[in-house]
Amino acid sequence: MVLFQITPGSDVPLFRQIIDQVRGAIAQGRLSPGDPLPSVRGLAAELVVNHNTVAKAYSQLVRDGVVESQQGRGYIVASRREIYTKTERKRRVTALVTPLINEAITLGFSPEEVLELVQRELTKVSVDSKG
Amino acid sequence: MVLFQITPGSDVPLFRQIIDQVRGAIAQGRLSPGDPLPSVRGLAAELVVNHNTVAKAYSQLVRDGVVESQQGRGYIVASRREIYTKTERKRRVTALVTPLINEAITLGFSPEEVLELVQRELTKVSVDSKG
Amino acid sequence: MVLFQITPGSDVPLFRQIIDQVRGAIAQGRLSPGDPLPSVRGLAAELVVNHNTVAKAYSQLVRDGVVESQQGRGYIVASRREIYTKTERKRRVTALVTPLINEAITLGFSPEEVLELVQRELTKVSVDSKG
Amino acid sequence: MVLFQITPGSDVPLFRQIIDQVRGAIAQGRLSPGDPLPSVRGLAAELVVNHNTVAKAYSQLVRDGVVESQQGRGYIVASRREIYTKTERKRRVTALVTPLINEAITLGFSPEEVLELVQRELTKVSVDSKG
DNA sequence: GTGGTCTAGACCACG
DNA sequence: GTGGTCTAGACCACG
Repeated sequence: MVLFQITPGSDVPLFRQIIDQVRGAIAQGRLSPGDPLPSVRGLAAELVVNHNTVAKAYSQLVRDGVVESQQGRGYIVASRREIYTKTERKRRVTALVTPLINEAITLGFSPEEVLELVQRELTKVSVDSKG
Repeated sequence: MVLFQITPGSDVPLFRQIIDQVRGAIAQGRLSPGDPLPSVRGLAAELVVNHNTVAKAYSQLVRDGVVESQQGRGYIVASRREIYTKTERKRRVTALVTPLINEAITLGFSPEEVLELVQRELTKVSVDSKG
Repeated sequence: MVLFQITPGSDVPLFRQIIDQVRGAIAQGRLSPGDPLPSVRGLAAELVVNHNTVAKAYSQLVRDGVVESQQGRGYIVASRREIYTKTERKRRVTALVTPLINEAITLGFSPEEVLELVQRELTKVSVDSKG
Repeated sequence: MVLFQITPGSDVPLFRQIIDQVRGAIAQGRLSPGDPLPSVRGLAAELVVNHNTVAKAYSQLVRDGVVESQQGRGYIVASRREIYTKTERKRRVTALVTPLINEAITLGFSPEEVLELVQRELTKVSVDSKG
């Protein structure tokens, strides 16, 4: 099974797609705290992207406390620790929720349909990941 | 009351913030079909941005069928009509849902908490704004 | 062979002429899905217009699903997908048909002649470009 | 029966809509050579537009040989006389046909569908108008 | 080297 | 007074 998949044709930057894939893998429980991430160069080769792009993605994940650098021995999934305050975390999520709702409603979806869409996507999430 | 607010320092482009503000005002029923939008130059002055930036935001909203241009008399909120196929509308919304969930879960929120956050934001939506 | 040609003196805006040229090249099969478009700055230099003008044309084509942006690697012709409802697509075409007919008839053309003119132009369309 | 109808909310300028309506009335035989047009001020009042707007439309129609000014006694539909060469008339119509086809084809219509749409609109045209 | 965003400012069209 | 288009030029993001 392939762990990460990117779409080079998308308008989402490659490094952000990689970040998203790592977050997604953790959210879905395919990666757990302590698990090693693919090496920077290995993943770069596999995805056929520049290794700087992978490095950039990993370093942002480190900055956000999602993964940890094991100096010289690669990266692992961080044990969950909250580096952001509750307020900050809520702010970050709300910053994504609001535009989603505004777009959906003005596209003609009803509130119920929006909720349904979110719910359906949430079923893909592993319950274990929230540990 | 101020209708639109933007954050100049944000990584979200100014014109996109304006688009979101307009969509939000409509979704929340603060603006209804037929209501005039602030004039391009007037809003530009108020937000302290270039008029081209406001013009860009407005013209994208026109292309999405959300507002209408009234030659020489400015812009108004369009009456609701669906111009995109169901597939396209779903594609657009899903593109916003997935990263939201990945971010939220890896920040430590449970699926239930995510749903709650979405639900709370949805209560701000006007009943009139939908279909 | 020159791919795109514009008429600077025309009353049709430059960015709209560029849009039409791209659409024409696709309709006639001179550009196929996956083919790269000229770079924004390159085309701007060739047509002796500002790069913003080309960027505006390209971004509207993206919004119409006709071309795609490939981050850092420029634009390509999109594979065909329909994003607009049948109603919207008809509305757009009809908006162009009516004035054409009124102009043609009052210029002295008979309905048959108008049809002939349209038919002749349609022979330039590539069979591959449809459906 | 109302002779002319305009849509103030459209993005087509009012004076151009009036031109189009007059041309349409002639094309459909509701107005014939020698028939008087509504007075500038009368039509302005009826359409609730500035009389300068109507005057501008009429003067462009005069320039194109479609109507004639009867100094002080208003305007009448001109007897058909060709003020443009065959080449020029073809150039004008083709300038409208090409973008129509390019738009239609890249929106996903087949050449046959385009032809059909044009044909359907042409059925509204009176045969007498081509005299 | 690719595109994306933004500003400052001009000039024009419409009404 | 309203918006539409365009240029010149800057600065940044991505790879």
